[in-house]
Order: sequence, then structure tokens, then C-alpha cells
Amino acid sequence: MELLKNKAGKRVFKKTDECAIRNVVAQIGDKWSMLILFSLVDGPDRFNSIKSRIEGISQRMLTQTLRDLEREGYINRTVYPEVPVKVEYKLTEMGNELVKPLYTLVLWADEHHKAIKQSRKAYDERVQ
Amino acid sequence: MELLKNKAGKRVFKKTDECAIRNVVAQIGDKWSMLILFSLVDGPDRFNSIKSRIEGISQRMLTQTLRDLEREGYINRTVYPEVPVKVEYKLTEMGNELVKPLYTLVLWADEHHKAIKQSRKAYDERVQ
DNA sequence: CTCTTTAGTTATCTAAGGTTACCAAAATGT
DNA sequence: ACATTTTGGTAACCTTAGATAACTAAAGAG
Repeated sequence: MELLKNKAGKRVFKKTDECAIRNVVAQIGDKWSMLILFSLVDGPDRFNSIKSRIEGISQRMLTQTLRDLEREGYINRTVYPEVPVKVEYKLTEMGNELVKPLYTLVLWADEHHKAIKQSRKAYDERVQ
Repeated sequence: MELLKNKAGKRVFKKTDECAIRNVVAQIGDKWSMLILFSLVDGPDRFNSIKSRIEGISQRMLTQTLRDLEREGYINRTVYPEVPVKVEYKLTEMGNELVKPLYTLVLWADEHHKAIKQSRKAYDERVQ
């Protein structure tokens, strides 16, 4: 993985879909994917319930991102033919696995949040 | 962290900048940030060298993303007044720390790459 | 006196991301 | 009878992130 190197022995990152980093970014680097995944860690949930729990998400983006996550294999979609219809989304086995490394990342971000804010402030003052 | 819950006891994700997940995505969810960070893990490097190692990145996006990463505090920028001028970028202490959880994520993505591809194929056949 | 290399900036264009408004179907309220 | 609510969407539009390409400066090489 990522072992391609140039003459100087430095890593090279090709466009190919074999580049794991580009895959990660393409799959969960968008604005909503991670939020939706984390909204399902405590159990399955319905469309409108997810929507109400993720502040600022539009119906369109929720639909679209749920489709994408389903396509990748991170969530399952089940329709219950009640009235009104009920659609339940839940993490797959793989989705549950994915959330683990994501969670360590989120914890890291939370711990370093203050330091990052300070860095931004210092940069803005330095650069004016 | 992320402990806000609604009446049903489910997590709620507010727009506020205190939401760690939104911060992670905003900081490194763009197309180039992770690639640049990983291009510096084996040591500092210069602008054009980084550019040549990250296939497809334009000068504009490299400049812009390097500035952003510097502002967040993940990399340092050093100008050597040689001729022609040499500009070196290196990970900060915090940048090095950030790469660790990112790396476990990238490893995960690499391991599950085949399963994801299969899931996509199955989805596309199912939905046509 | 043009060419190269360095590390950018500026201007413009387009594709992806996102907002707003609208849809159907059936129960419930008045 | 008729509007309202709740469900999970879709269609048309707009906005911004990212791509493309041309331009800059500064000094040495030919």
C-alpha cells in the first residue's frame, strides 16, 4: 500500500483508484457521510429522525448521501410498507468496522481543537 | 464530546464548531489535505517536489491547501533565500500526531477496498 | 538577450455540492 | 368534505470548490 516511490525514495501518490488515501477522501470526505455514519452507531434509525438529528442537512443531501453509503456497503436500507411508509437505515458489519478508526480520529480532533484554534489565530495575526 | 442527545436518547449533531466530526471533515475532508500530509511523513520537502509526487494537483490547489494546513498548525513553511528561492514544508509536532489516526483509517480502507468495490458492483446491478 | 528553474498569483470556467420548492399516499383533525 | 400532518422522497435552480491555463519575479546558464 502506498509504497510507490520516486528516484529520491519519496512516496508518490498516483491518481489510480488503488491509492487508499484518495479512496478514503472520496468515500467519507464529503460534508455529511461521517455524521450519518455516527448517527447510526447506537442503532438503526429512520429518514426523518436522522434528518432532525443532523442540524443543517437538507432532504436532498440526506437522500443522496444515504444512497452513496449504501452503495459502498456501509449501511443497509429497509422499507416497511406501513402507512406512512417507514424506511430504516442501519450500519452493516463493514460500516460498524469503519466507525472504529473514524472514532479515534474524531477523538484526536476533539483533544486538539483548542490548539488548532490558537494556531489559526496566531497565523491570522502573523499574516494580517 | 458528541454527547448531546434528543428525547429518544439518540445523539444530535449541532452545527456549532464544537462538533468534533464537523471539524475533522472541514479540516481534512477536502481533496488534497490528506495527500499533502502523507507526502511529508518521511521528511520535509519543497513545493515542486511535493507537486510532482501528488499526481493531478495544480499549483493553485497545492499553494492553497499548504496555506490552510499551515494555518491549522499541521505544517511549517520555511523560506531559504537561495537562488532560485527554496521553500520547505514539514509536519509540525501536531501534524505528526494527526497522521497516526489517519494512517489507521487509510490501512482500513486499503484492507476493505475489494469488499467496497464488490458492494458497489452489486448495488449497481441491483438498482440498474 | 532568451531560456530555465524556483514558487507562486490572477483570471476564468465548470462540475460538484447544496438550497428551495414541490410531489404522492393515507390517516387524522374540525 | 376538506385541509393538515407525516412519511420519504424528486426536480429545478443556484453557489462554491476545484480545475485549467496564463502570467509574474529573480538570477544564473547558454
